[in-house]
Amino acid sequence: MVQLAHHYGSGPVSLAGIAAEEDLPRAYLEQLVVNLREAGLVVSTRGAHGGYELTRTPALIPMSEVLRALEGPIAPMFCATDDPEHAMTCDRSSRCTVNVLWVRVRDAITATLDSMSLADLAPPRIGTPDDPHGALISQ
Amino acid sequence: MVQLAHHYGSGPVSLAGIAAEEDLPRAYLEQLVVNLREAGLVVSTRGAHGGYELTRTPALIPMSEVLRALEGPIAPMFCATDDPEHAMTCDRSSRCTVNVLWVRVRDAITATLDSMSLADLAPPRIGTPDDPHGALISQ
DNA sequence: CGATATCCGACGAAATCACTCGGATATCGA
DNA sequence: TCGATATCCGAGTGATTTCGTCGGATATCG
Repeated sequence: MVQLAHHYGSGPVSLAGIAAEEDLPRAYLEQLVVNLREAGLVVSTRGAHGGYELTRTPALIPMSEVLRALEGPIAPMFCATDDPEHAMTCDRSSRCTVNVLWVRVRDAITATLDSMSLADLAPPRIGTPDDPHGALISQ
Repeated sequence: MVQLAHHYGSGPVSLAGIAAEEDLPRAYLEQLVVNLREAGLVVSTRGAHGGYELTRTPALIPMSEVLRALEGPIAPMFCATDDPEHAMTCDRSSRCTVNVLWVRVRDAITATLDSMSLADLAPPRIGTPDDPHGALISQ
């Protein structure tokens, strides 16, 4: 995502290119990007000179959204999940007093994740003054 | 630890008792308590009528300490660990811009964990007015 | 002495993580 | 039209971690 942010506005970037830049296996990135696409963070164009690009400018992509796409709902414990759809209450919930702790931890995590955007992690590269979004500053 | 907090001040509690109250295997608790003892949160007395008890009143036991004892250093990522001893810097650290995010997440977690004590999770049981620590309120 | 405990080390099943592999499908440039 | 370049898709794998189990040694109390 940091790589995609760097190339934002310059057309699609292939996974092969990102794999080379980040020294990660291309086949693995392929798997990850499925989730990003389904989350609407990324669009793909198939065929030669295809690849992926962000659907929004990096400053408008909170890291909470990226993490949820890649790692699932934010939940330090299964009984304190972010996602109301998959909310779980364990069989211990009646006597359990620890849940409040996990909820507070979760809220602290989501708050910091909400407070940072992809732009915060993708500093404008020096030597590329043609980047139209390098000057964007989030929050 | 919540169970030990409940019984704080009334002598040692056996793992068999806690296992019954929490519906957890005793042999498993045995394994966990080793770490608590090594962290100095708990002392043991061997033999009949032995067991474990907290070394401090629950209000003076921050949950950060409990979690560190049970789960190791607080680190949402291996490159953002709590423990200066085991600080790791990955081979990607030169180009990696994501580390700051994990550090902020970690700090948010430790802050909330520091702000809660064991007493916050072990509400005084009603019907036990002889509990000398029921009135203690942390933070 | 025997019941009740903690101590200790090793072992095991299941889930998750970080991948790999093989191939089908779409698109572009020549 | 053809071939190179990409994404798409489903299945499988090896290492590690998590949540336990098991067997037995040691200490203490009544």
